[in-house]
Amino acid sequence: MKVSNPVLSTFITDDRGIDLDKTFDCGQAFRFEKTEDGSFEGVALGKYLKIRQQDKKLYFYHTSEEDFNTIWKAYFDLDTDYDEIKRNFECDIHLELAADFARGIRILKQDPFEALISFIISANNNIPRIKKIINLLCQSFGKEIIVENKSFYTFPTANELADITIKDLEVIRAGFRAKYIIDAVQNVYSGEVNLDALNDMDYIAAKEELLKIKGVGEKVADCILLFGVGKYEAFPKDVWIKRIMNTCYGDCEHARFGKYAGIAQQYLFYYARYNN
DNA sequence: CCCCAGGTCGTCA
DNA sequence: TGACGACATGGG
Repeated sequence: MKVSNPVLSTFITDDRGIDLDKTFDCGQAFRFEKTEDGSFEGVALGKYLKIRQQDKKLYFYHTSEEDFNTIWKAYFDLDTDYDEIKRNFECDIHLELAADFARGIRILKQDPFEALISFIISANNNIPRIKKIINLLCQSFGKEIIVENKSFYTFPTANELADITIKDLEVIRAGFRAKYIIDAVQNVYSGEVNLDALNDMDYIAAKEELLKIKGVGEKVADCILLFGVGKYEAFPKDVWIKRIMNTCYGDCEHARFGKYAGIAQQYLFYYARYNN
């Protein structure tokens, strides 16, 4: 199945302080790859995008101003003032250090279903293999987009995955996570879990909803809420964060980070991974 | 053949 | 509740 190549034009805008390298390299998204010329390309929200950062500007290739306004501006969270948020973190010495180090990272607002499946796959797994499995999933069940003679694939929707079986999933080599993917697809497809409704629910209720799905625990639910729903208060506690919280704060109390705890988490995570 | 990887599940006290 | 092993797979 193929979809046509989108309008070929370049859109340029102010970078608003984003750091593209850090944003794509901090483990929140798995489907953009850096190319030889230093740009990133990939597929998100059903659309192909090539993007490059230079001289405080963002260059969007193979897209249109309309797509920028309706899709990419929100995806890259460009209307949020991260320096303003960062000021909330100055009271904490560890966090202030991490925030400076990780400055420019933005929380991508990804497709909720893609986040759901991706972070189910992330459980007890390493990032290179997470990417490999997700790519296989997209190649096997997504729609092909051809750009400059290269093939890219959309992330399959719950609808497109509705009929797959454990057997069908063997090709993606997801291991014990395959059954969780099936359960997630069924829950979303049947409407038992309504991902689109999460945005309007409060954090607690939204999390409870996600925890209905097998393979979704505390940490994965928080990743989905942070990266797929835009709930900044979600605070995923992975092994890196637990390590930091234990050494710097005594226990896992993160309430002190407030309603932007998730952004603090991302700074700490990036900082921890690169200084260890 | 060992250990580990952005955890979660099922089980047993 | 809280601890603990199992879990698929691939890389080091």
